[in-house]
Amino acid sequence: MNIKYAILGFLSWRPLTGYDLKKMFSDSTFIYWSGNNNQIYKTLVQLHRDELVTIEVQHQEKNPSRKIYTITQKGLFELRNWVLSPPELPQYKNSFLIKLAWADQLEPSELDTLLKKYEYEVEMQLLMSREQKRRNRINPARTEREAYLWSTISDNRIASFENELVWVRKLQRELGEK
Amino acid sequence: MNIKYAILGFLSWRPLTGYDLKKMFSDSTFIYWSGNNNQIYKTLVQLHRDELVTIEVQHQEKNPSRKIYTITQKGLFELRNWVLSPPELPQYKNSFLIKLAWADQLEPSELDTLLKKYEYEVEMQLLMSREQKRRNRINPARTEREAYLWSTISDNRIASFENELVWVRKLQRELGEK
DNA sequence: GTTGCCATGTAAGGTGTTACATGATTTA
DNA sequence: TAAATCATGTAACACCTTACATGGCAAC
Repeated sequence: MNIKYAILGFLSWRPLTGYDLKKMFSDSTFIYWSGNNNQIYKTLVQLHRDELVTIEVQHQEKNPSRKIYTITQKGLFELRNWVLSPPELPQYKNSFLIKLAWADQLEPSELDTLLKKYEYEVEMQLLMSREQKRRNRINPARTEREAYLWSTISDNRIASFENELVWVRKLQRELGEK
Repeated sequence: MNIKYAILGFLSWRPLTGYDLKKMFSDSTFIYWSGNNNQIYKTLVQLHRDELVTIEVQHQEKNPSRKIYTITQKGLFELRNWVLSPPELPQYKNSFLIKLAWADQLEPSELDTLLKKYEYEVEMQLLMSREQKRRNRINPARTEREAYLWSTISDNRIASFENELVWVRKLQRELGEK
């Protein structure tokens, strides 16, 4: 359950509302997220139940009331423990590979078109990732080391897409030679 | 729903039972799979309902009856259409990146330990991927092109882990320099 | 005698996505 | 006048994992 810790992480910077968190998730690239708030509000209820956050309700005149969530000592402790817990391996889910596995039924031109489409999609994502790093919308940078860590997280995404691009181009080249 | 098409793909080679499919999934690296059969049997029921496969029950003396699934023309058509449908981007889910994002609270030695553990895990996966490619347990190779495609699928996994390893080693080196 | 193979499945729960619902204010 | 912003949430469903359940036979 990663969203739980991502929320605790953001709250470790400062108190936030569900709506704030929603924006932070959509602004951050490294947290894969559908764009919906369902999970956020649900998780916040759960975090409150587990006493990892406190809630303060702030009434407003012009806008709906806001629920401001603040992380507790227990929450900070839980976050730290999670960060120190054994790292898991990345999950590379790529349905394109499954397509390729049964792509020998295609004509050479059809396969070529498929590969070109994939190459294009990956290229676009790479450009987007680079642009997002440049814009650098969310960056805590409370210390030099933290700024460096966040920069490296962006680099990881960029490197993954670059790697994928190299792979698909090699595939195209080698298929062309046959 | 990838498992559906992976099943159709395997059935496009030859008729198989749920149990056969289970083994093929656990032998194949490129289809991320929990190791459980729940989804397989469920999906087979669905495929039969949609007339993409037919069932033949074979009674046996010494072992339980087997349900042999054969792909239909409709199933082959569905598979081909899916292969030709627009490719999706890979999903890089990596909870380690989320840990890193809030790792500035750690002591240098704690962070170093964390990175070393991650490096080790990735290294092991890389070795396993290479070994699995070498063993080459499932390989249709009905044509030279198909053999090449399957080889490339293995390479994709290997390249991803190599790429991750380069990334984490650079991170360690640069943190050490600070 | 325990493990693994053959072969089928069910139950429950976690995780994530899509879509729906409300309603005032501000901006283009 | 349409859209975006602020701000909360619910309902339904899709997908995936963990664990449970049965039972004979063969191999070590």
